[in-house]
Amino acid sequence: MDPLAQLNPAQQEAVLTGAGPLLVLAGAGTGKTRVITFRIAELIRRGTPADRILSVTFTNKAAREMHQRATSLLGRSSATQPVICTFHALCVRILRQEITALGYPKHFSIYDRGDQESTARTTLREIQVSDQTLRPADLLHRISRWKTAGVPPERAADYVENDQDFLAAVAYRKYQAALRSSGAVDFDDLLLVTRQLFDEHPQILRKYQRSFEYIQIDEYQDTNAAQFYLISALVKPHHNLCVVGDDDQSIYGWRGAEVTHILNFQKQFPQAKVVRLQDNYRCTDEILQLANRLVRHNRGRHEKTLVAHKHNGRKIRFLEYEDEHQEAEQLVREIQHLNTELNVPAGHIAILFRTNEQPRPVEAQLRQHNVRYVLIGGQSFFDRREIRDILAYLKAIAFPNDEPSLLRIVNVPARGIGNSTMHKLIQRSVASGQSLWHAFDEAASQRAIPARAASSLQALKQTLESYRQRFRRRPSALHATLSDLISEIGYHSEIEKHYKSAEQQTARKAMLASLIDTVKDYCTRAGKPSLVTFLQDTSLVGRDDESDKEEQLSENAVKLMTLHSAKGLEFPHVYMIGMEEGLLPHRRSIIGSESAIAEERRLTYVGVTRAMDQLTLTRATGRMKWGKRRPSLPSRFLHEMQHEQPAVPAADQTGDSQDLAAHDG
DNA sequence: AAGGAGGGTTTTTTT
DNA sequence: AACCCTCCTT
Repeated sequence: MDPLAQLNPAQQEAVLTGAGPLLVLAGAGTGKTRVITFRIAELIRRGTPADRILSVTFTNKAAREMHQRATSLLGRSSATQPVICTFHALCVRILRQEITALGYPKHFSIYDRGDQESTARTTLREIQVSDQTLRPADLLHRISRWKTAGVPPERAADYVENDQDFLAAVAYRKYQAALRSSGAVDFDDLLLVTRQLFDEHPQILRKYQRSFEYIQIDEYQDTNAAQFYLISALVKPHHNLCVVGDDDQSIYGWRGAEVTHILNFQKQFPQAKVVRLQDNYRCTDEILQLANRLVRHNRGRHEKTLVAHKHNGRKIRFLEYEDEHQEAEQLVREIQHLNTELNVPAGHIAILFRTNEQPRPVEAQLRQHNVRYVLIGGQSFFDRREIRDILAYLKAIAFPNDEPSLLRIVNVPARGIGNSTMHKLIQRSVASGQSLWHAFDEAASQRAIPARAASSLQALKQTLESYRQRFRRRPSALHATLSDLISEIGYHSEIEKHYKSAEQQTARKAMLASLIDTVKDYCTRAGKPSLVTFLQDTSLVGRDDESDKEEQLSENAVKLMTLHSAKGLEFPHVYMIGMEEGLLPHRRSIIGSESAIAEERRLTYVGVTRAMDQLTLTRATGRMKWGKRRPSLPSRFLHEMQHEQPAVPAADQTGDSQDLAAHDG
């Protein structure tokens, strides 16, 4: 049987379109992942080598899933694998090969959020800005905006609007210099450095242009300027670019995503073919109507008419409770009922929320009632103190210039190296433009630091150096070396000192054991394991690495996640909790512009359209905030989705698409 | 330098 | 309520 027969005409059209630019406007639940995977298979069937097809997804999870689907569709027939990854992973893939062309060390480290914050803090201290005037997080936010918009440190001063911006512009320069001198890149740099590589080395760009014959991008509405630039460069010779997205689901404006890319695709590629997927197979008619009524309140969007294929669904419910505890209690009671009385598997249920503090009371209830659940994202494995400490050791070993990691571990466990010593060394290192270790050698020979601290630092330096060798010598047994390292630095006693209860201690030690397991897994899986590669992969995949384990484990567990991480998923039963002003829309968006509210509205739209059969929206009339109970009002979106939109002047309806570009995250 | 007490602040969303 | 930072004592 022809597998294409499973698809509707619009889907088939998208799949069968060959060369040239293609825009697929895919509403929620219209099977876009399916279309992309079928397209990959079709291109291969027509003779394109699999590894010449690049598909970019938005999350690692989506990449994994798409990869699975594609390989099951292809069967054993193909010798090579299609390339399916995120933008960031694509850049790392390229930079691992080419970064030395830009004068970076071959083994560059990738700064995660913690490293970024630590560098930001040092930077601010250096230019003597207290972190009350400009908090590290605010600085990083501004830097990220500049970076994604393609503004280099030298030019940031031109984009200054207030005092904080001014300070940030100064700090940006220092921050970038610090990264540069440690041979490190942050997340945004991965894209920018790749862009720089393409700009300055046309022959490298040509190489990658040739290596990818077809490029597909999922969630195109969420691409930022840097990603857009990379893709434009890569497809220049052939324009074999297929983008798939939905402007109504653009929820990353705050991170530099620009809807204009999807809205202007036809301007950029006038010969582009456009296919609309409007048959929704996911939601019931009722749910879809609710979603449509809501999103129609936004201006300047592509009007779409999603057609539901499921009818006579369950009634949508709007529930109200006294506070978040009531909300959680009733929610869990109902889940138990669904579970035990109605035989609904736990895995069919999702609880969605706006902020990461919201699931706390729900988690407590779920645990109390022994309901299996997984919290997706949020505080997890790689955020644990022990894990971060040990990873910092590994990074300090793999990347001798990685300052944030060194600063983190230098006195953990305590070994007599105090703040004043480190301050002195940092100052010296900044003044001389040399690394911290270099500053230490100098200071030690001048006897400028206390003898005890000096000898401890010397010992640490030797330990790190010797493990650097050991890791290098036995790349296939990284886990064994890691285990040695943990005992050598005495981390177990550090845990015993820190946590009093035996329960805590075993739990924390178990963390270490599972980190060793993770490394072991990596060693067996990776073709050519190395500490550097492990660390680079880890910082990319980060917290969602656990999902391998979790995925099997969670087959049948209630899923808790933010609205943002719910994008692209679907569940038979969806609960959206905390439908209140201040939470959804979030208070920060209410202070902001109209476009910020519009993004919150799209976020709500995303949430509503996750539901296949049963949708429940709950709210509390009051909520604890900073230790006090505060009353909260129903979300404006609840009203909007239940009532037809009052007549809107025609001008508003057609609103210039530029409106949407004016996000200000 | 280490550890503990007290005070002030905070979380929007993430690759 | 929880966390982080700073200051204070040892």
